[in-house]
Amino acid sequence: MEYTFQKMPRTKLFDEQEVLMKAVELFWKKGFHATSIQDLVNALGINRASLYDTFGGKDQLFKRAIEAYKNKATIKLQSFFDEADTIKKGFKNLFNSAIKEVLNDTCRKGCFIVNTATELESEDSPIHDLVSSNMQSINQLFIYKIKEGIKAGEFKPKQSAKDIGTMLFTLYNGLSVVGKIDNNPARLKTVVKTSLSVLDI
Amino acid sequence: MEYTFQKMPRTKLFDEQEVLMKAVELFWKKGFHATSIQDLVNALGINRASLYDTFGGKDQLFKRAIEAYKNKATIKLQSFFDEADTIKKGFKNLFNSAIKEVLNDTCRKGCFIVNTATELESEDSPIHDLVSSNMQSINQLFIYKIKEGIKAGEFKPKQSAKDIGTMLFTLYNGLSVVGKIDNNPARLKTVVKTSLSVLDI
DNA sequence: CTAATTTTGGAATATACATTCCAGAAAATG
DNA sequence: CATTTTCTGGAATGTATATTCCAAAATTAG
Repeated sequence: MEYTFQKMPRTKLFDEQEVLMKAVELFWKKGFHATSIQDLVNALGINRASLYDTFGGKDQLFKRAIEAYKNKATIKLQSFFDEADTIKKGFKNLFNSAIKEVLNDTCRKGCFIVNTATELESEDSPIHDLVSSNMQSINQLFIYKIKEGIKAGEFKPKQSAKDIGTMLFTLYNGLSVVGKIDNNPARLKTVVKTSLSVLDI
Repeated sequence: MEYTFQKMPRTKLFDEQEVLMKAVELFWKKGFHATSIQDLVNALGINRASLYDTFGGKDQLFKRAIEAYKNKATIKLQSFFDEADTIKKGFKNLFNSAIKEVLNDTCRKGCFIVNTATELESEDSPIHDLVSSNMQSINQLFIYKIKEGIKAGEFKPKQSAKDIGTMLFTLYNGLSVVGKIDNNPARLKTVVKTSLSVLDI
């Protein structure tokens, strides 16, 4: 509100972003169809009316939840490479963090994007573009990082950067699925080790 | 019916297995929560009452659908190795078939087990054991085949058969996810090629 | 044909669901 | 305190849902 013609109203009591992250958690844990508005009302800590006023409805709230998750995940993803002194270590940290996350979490949520892709994805789905573009950009990031590593002379793989990057991306998605079932941390960690061995000269 | 004390009744008009496979298709395409009894009645071609009489209800029908899929998939999986003269070719055929299936299918169903794992899997889920045991046995099959290949002198990987097998299994799951979004057959095929390169001496 | 049993269509039931709406309480400004 | 607006709880609405039930039609053996 820029102008105040009249007396000022009551201000919003809840932090929209904070509430949105609670929605992310719930949708992530239960999926779209299994999450009811009542579930959301209970979990978000705001009133049903506020939910509709602020977010519009279940579909729109879900879309915003996906976007919020995507933004948070992208920043985190980048940080693994920024904090590592080599590309390979960056991938290692990224993958190990993904494993740690999926294993430490008691409800085994996996990856929100992967869950959404398998639950809702189809050509005519309203969230197709959202999920698709998200996955494409992560894939591109993987490829870009491999290229960086090759340029820096860190590794000289037999396959192209595109092929290696896409393979690691596919594996990254596989980890989210396997991690939901397999609670053996050691096994998942060796998967990462084995995969990254393709980078060794 | 072994004995007939009285006049024989009307016999079942539909093939239970045939109807079950239709249920597999629908659950596979839409997932558990998004499939309603009405959807099933429409798709299976049998009456609502017959559905309940024969299969018990939605939950039990879903379990039987998973089992039916699992049996069919396991047989198919084995056949790829039986029909190939080397283990590596067996994996190649298996992976390429998975890609072909996911790409040829207009509705992009992916893998029924993977979809179920991401939609319903949690410790307390009634289908946990069903999904979990299914994935473990496929993982074990992968490991066993790698061992066979090593014994036959087909390849001498630096990592253990267990590690390689589990990595390929993880990748296999990843393909089901990526295939739902990515409609570039060439890209998926190079993923397979790149992955199997870890088997090269 | 008659008896036995399944299938069928649809009614009936009860529950869950998404969404809208309203009146009163709460908060903040003037 | 008065006004404005948001929040709250819950009622209200209409639709979708899973499941049960029944009576009539269909089928098959004797």
